[in-house]
Amino acid sequence: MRISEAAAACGLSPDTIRYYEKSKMLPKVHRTTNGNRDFSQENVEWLTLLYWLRESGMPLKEMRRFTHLAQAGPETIPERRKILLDHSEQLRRRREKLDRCEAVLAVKIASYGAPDQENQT
Amino acid sequence: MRISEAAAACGLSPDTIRYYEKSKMLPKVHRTTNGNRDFSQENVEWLTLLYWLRESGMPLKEMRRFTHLAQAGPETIPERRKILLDHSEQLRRRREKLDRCEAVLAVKIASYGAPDQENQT
DNA sequence: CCTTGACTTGGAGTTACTCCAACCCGGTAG
DNA sequence: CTACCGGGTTGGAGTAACTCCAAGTCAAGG
Repeated sequence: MRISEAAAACGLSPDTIRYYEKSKMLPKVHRTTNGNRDFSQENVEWLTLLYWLRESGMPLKEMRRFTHLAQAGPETIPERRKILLDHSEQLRRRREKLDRCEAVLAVKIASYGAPDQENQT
Repeated sequence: MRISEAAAACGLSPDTIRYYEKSKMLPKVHRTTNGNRDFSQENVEWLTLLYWLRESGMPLKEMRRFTHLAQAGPETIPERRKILLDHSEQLRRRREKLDRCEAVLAVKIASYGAPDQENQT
């Protein structure tokens, strides 16, 4: 599978995939004779997981740690689970922040008055 | 009011306040005789609004536009309201993304098996 | 008078990309 | 056979939004 296809399949851009490889977050990816990357189905699944971790705001540093654990074998599963659980907690907090922002924004919008009528502050 | 106090009051860091000033997102801030910034209550209120806009993920570019409109006078209120309404819509979308991330993450965590027991993938 | 603590500026460093120039390689069209 | 196209490759520069730091100034306290 070429990089553009892998990109379409996992949700990351080709540039980002190359960047993740440079950043040691991928296992060795096979190359064709002319030097092009050739992604396996397994590779694509890993990229998809990375896509979701990143999408959910995990910093690359943490993703790198997660990657190294995953490469170390199944005995690191408890640690990996912990990372994901902690990360879930982060998401919960981000949601709370989002709620607060929405509330503040609503107040500000209200202070500008009702739609299409000129009034107030 | 000194920069550290203003920072404490609005939620931004002193460095960020200076950066926002450089980036033309503050009106001219008064200086004391020795050159230190001296923030008014009005300044702090504006900084607080900037804090919330930024916190909710508005890019500086957009904040700059909003700032310029605000400085132009009350006739720009409809446009400013539009910016905030559009931004609310962004927040709604971010929330949806957050929901999807949480779901994916939950599936992955579940795939590692129940807490404190070693099993599965 | 010296130190402490808060401020000042300009500039370098950081994160996570994103874009670009310059190049190679395989396949078709003329 | 050569010309060109659409992929791929690398290294490196650019971006956003800070964040940190060095080097300097200034006012107040002991």
